[in-house]
Amino acid sequence: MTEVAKYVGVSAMTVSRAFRQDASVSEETRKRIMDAVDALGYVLDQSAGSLSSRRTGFIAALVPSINNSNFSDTARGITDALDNTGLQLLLGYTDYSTEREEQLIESMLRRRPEGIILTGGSHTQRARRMLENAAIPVVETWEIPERPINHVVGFSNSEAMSLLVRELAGKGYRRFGYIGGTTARDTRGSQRRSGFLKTVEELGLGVGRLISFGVPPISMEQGAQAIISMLERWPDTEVVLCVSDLSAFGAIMECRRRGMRVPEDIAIAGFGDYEISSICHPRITTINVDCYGIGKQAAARLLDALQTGDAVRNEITLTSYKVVLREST
Amino acid sequence: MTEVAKYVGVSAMTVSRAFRQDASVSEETRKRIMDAVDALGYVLDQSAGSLSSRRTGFIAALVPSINNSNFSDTARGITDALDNTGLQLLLGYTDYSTEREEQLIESMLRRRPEGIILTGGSHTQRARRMLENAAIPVVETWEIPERPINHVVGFSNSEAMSLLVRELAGKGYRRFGYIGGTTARDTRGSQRRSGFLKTVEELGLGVGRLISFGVPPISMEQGAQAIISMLERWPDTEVVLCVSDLSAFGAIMECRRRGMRVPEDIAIAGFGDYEISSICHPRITTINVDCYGIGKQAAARLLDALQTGDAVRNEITLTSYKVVLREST
DNA sequence: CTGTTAGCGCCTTCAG
DNA sequence: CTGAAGGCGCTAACAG
Repeated sequence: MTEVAKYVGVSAMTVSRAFRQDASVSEETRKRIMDAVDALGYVLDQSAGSLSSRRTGFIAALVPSINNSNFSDTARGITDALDNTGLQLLLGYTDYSTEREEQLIESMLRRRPEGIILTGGSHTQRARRMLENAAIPVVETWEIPERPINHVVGFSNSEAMSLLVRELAGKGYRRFGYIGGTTARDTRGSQRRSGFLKTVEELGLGVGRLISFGVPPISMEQGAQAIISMLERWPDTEVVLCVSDLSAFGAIMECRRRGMRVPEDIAIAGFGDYEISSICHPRITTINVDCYGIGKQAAARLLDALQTGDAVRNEITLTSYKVVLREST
Repeated sequence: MTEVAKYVGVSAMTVSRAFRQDASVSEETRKRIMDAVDALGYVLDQSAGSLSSRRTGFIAALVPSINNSNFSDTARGITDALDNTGLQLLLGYTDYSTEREEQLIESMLRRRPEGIILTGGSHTQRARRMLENAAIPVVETWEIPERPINHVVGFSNSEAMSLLVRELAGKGYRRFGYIGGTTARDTRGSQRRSGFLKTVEELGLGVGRLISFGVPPISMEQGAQAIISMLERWPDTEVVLCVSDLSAFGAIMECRRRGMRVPEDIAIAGFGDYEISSICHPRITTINVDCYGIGKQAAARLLDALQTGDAVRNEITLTSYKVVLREST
């Protein structure tokens, strides 16, 4: 920057000001400076700037998996909301592990983000402590934690699944099955499962039939495997709900490959309303979740908090979800 | 940090050293420092550190779209390769726009990344200049640019598509169609298309039948729309190649919905070997690309360059691809 | 509108 | 193995 300043014959401070839109620099000086910047190929050093201004311009966000389009939609919602705010997203994926989340939180906090967006409400003790110490707004997303850290933007996975069960029971289905991953690591999956079990029981439909198939991230292939187990163990199952559309898709394709008709021989539903579910044949009944909106609103809550100096704490923003009945049930 | 130093009764410098594994600090002192760090909930400020050490610990990577599993696999390859190197990924998505890429490159360079990974070889003039000025290793991926900036990790999209055409011609198909997006923004798509056209002509199969359907990112839905146009315009088409598996999937599902048999009535193939293609029914013929490996190797090239002080320049690393023949053709 | 001074929090370098 | 001095490149705060 000193170089640019010398080149133009002004002080470094004036060059610094020329880069800020709100700063008072005469148009002529700014033009001369910008020409010099161009000629010298100078690029502002933000790490030095943020040390001085105490504003890094970073927002950190952690998602379980970047290969899952639900979460990448949320990430896109965040980046879109951050557009033109001068804030940049520092993205990490936890791989559904709270230990990895803890590590990531630490390495993120070293960059001094101005706010942080997390997925879910399960964190290690140390992660919680670090977040509290950081004294930055925190937004937990995608579920309603029992003990929120700060802001929450999400919905009840359990109630959403419950709603789907009720809708399908209303269509006359009675023998319900559920396909999901091992729940220890995936709290949202576990909430969906408990919503399923509770509602099946409440409706007097007997005991829900459960097939678990390994740790998240859940794949289409695992859905295919799981439906095989389901049919072996409980051949008279009428409808199977899956923890996500991806496993539902795998299950449906496997059924068709075996010559079964969906939904005539077995009905199958998913969760998440991935693009695939509205395209594949048969189209998949699912719960539409506002993934993009979760990201957008989480970022908006963060921006609010940054502007107001975090006056509004512990606000819970509920995002919408709805049952989408399609051909697969 | 001063606070921790006071708390323990050592100098700030010793605290700083305690954080580095290679630094010489007595085990006892380090333990006392780390206990204090824990008690005070202190987290190292890396932005200050990097200003001083001239090492930010950032690697920047730009991908066209984060919602596309091919590219998110590449991103995962990069993060995995960066694991335990102390380097952190700064990820951005260009939305297939070189203008947006230019903006992103600038905002990334302000963070002083130690290296940068790009997708493709098309960049604005100014982007190229900024990259050259930055004097950091650059890796272009996913294709073989005509005029590489520095390192390249990719493959010829044109030759890969050509290979697929030859394989299918070998199976007896003659009337070839192609479904892709408008090519202006997507250079890989455009290379695939030209590989298709060239090869169909070389094999004496007449003129390839082209349907274009809007700007990337290409969706499953667009694939479904495109196959309708294809069948209206050239009803006797025998086999349709698609710019990606996603559009191929949409096309196949649309055909099945219309009661057409795939591949008996029409054969359809994709590109990219997304998970969906090995799961859906019928399974989709495609080109398997080593997406994850592209990311992993790109990061490896960068790490090499950083270690050797960038001795090896302009190295081209070819990544593998292979035709995967499945039920859809 | 522009310049000067000081310092952000850490690490490099040099001493001890 | 530990400490002290100085500075990384920028911007806040104040002055003019």
